[in-house]
Amino acid sequence: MLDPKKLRSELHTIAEQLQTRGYTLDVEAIQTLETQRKALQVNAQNLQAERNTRSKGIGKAKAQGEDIAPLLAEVDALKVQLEEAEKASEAVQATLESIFSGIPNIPDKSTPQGKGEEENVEIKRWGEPKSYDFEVKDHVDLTEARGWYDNDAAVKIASSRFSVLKGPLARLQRALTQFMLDTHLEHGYQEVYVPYIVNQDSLRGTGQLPKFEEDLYKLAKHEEHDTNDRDLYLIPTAEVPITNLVRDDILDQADLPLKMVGHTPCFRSEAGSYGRDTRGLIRQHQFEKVEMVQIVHPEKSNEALEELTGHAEAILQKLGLPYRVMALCTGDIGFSAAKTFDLEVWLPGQSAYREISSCSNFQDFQARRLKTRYRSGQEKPQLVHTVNGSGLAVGRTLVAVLENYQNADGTVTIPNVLRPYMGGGEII
RNA sequence: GGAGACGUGGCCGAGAGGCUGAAGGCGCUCCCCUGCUAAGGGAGUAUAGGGUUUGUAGCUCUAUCGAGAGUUCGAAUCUCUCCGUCUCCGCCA
Repeated sequence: MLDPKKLRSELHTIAEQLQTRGYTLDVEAIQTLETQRKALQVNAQNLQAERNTRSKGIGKAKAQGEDIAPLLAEVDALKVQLEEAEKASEAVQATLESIFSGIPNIPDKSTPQGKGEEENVEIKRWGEPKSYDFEVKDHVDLTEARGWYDNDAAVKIASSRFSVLKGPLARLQRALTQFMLDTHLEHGYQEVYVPYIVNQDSLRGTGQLPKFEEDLYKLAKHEEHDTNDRDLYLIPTAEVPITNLVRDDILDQADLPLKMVGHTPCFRSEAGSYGRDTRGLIRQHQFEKVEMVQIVHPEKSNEALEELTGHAEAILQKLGLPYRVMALCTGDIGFSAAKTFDLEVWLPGQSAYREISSCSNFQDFQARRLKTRYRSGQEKPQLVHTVNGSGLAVGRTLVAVLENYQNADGTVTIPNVLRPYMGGGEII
């Protein structure tokens, strides 16, 4: 969420900035509501103040044994008035709140301008896509014939867009996960294990709610449970539980930056992507991901983003996978992000670079919702900045390793760094 | 799952309808005192929102005692719902 104070005082500037990402802010509607809010809120607070002083008066009068009946009668009328005023004030504030929470983050100055995906800027390329003297297969062809990838089984036990991995393939995925986590420990992250199911407050904190509920898997409630029971959701990314570790916290400035890494499955309904990437492991309802999160001082967030992106790149480099770094343009960055780098890995099976990591600086957009602040000494608490990124999407990395390291005979060479995790095996 | 107890500021802990944004203690900050150390004395020490304002300064109002709703002129205090913690029993990786 954006700063409401800033929204009020710099409404037109913000509207312009948001326009760069293709979001049109209804300036007039907000101004009208703001005027109302101000009047109603002041009115309600004045009545509250009145009520408070009078009630205290009654208390004193009573303590001195005076007759309080006339005082009570006086306050009686006030009560109705106050209730109406509070209701009106709360209603406008709720309306504004719901508008505000639907407004995306303002792009960072360094985010390139552009309308959509096509205008993202390639800022770096690492590694050369290998040329093969045989016809390359994609990851499905490489693994299905050997009985390691079983889409039919996944459909049978769940539905489409799930997968069953077996044997060396399953192990390779685990090896990748371990390798990534171990590497990020060397990068100075603290490993965390977190719930895969989260409540609404957590999803609001990181910005998935209220706007993107359809992307999430929501858990059905038990009928016998009360309707007030909290709604729970499967996590779409470890970003949610990990970042929410610091929700409502006031951190000591000396403890910043906080660097955490965790591995979780991720669950996405993939609503609205019915025809896309239906083959293989690229787009699944359930996939493994290693996620890095940094909680940083506001002046250091862009620096932290560079560093964290570098940590994600390190994985690709150690695996020897060719990739490029894209700076997403204003029209393509996510709702909560101010700046995003995507890492795209080369997939020989598709002859294309495909997203394998997304690293973003959210500045104080998430922190405001999370109420995550830091304090130095006796100073007032300030909002932190949050930065996170995949390091990496394990399923897609698995695809990349299979396709880039395939041999003419259909076997796959294991990258050096993974061999310790594969019992020393060099080839599968 | 059953029975009971409980949830107050950074921490401990009082408070049981009004004078309580909250006693007291610990911790922390600043000042004083003091050969050093230890001890002692004094002051301060929640967060958020609004109004005023060029201002994150000052002044002022409001809200917050796990969360929400209710009763009341007035709620930390009474009622209800939820969340959580602890103890005993049951079950379980």
